[in-house]
Amino acid sequence: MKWDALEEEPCSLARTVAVIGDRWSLLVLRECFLRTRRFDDFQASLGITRHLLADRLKKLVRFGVLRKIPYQEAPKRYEYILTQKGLDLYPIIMSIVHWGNVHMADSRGRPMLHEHKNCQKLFDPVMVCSECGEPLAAKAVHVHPGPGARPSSPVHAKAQEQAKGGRAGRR
Amino acid sequence: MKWDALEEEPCSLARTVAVIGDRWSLLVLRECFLRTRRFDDFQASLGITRHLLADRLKKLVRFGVLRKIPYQEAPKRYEYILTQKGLDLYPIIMSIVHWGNVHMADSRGRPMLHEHKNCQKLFDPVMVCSECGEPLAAKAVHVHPGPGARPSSPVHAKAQEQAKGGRAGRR
DNA sequence: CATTGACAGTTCTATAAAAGAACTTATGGT
DNA sequence: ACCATAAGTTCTTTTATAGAACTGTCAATG
Repeated sequence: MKWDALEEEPCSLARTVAVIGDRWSLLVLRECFLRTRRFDDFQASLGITRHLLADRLKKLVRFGVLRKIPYQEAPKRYEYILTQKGLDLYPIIMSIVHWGNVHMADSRGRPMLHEHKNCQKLFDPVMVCSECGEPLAAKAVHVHPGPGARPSSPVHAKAQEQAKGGRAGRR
Repeated sequence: MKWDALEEEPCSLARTVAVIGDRWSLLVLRECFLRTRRFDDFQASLGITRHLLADRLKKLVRFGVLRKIPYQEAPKRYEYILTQKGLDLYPIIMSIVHWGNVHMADSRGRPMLHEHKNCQKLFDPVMVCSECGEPLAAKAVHVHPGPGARPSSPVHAKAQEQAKGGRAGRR
């Protein structure tokens, strides 16, 4: 499967993975949220090759997650800053960090702590239901096809056509 | 940077990316949350090559996100099911799906809708502060080094050593 | 009893992506 | 003139992925 094919999938997860689902994009975005804005600063703090960094920044700009803002003429230089679309990735970043805190921390404890300016306490992110405010668990959620669904498969209809038999009604 | 190096980083995001930060792992996990459990079912619904699927499942088992449960002897066959560690990835999955719903949906609308069994309403996931319950925004969060932090760099100390100058106090 | 099919992989080869290092371009300072 | 800064680009080598075919084990079928 090509990256481009992922964008076309009738699945919001696949489409988002097309944007952030590679080794580096999420790390680049973490740096963005830590106020890194310039090419060499990304490069130095991530250790990413310059080639790939250029490529990833271009991709994130193309998807409207980052914007290039000129900060000097002659020679023209840009800073990469998060758009609103990019800022909206914050829950993804935070939930990833939180999972790592809980399940991947070593004996020394968490690498970082987060303080909520509103209440001035150290906190963890919690995912709740927009309607009733209760914390969400996988088992309490029921999935329905929406208007953008594809009849047969949520992901890879071509693969299901090819799969002999097709096991209808599996979900 | 090798995948193994990512696991060792003093950063919860990098460590989590070592587990789920590739093209396929998140899609495999989506299938897990949609109750897919068997090799050929993953293969058919994702269109992933069998080679890579075997590799990704092995990796997810190694990290304790999935468990192999035998469902028949002779020939020995296993189902892949989520462990608690795997179930805890749900907020990540949901926040990714939600971002895709908001920012990557085409004109036809969302591919999927989510119903909360507790309140029986269609909902969106919202990330809130564990302490005060308010929705979280990037700008309202302050980051502190935690006990597991590395003095100089949160990510790639080697890269910063190499970066002549080192730009102390950048964050 | 030979055949077909299900299932869970493994083994190939060809192509694409990433790592690693050096090079380019434009400019400003010493 | 020489060095530094910044933001890339251009190489070569190594690694990962795509795509297809193959293997092994059993169960059901003709």
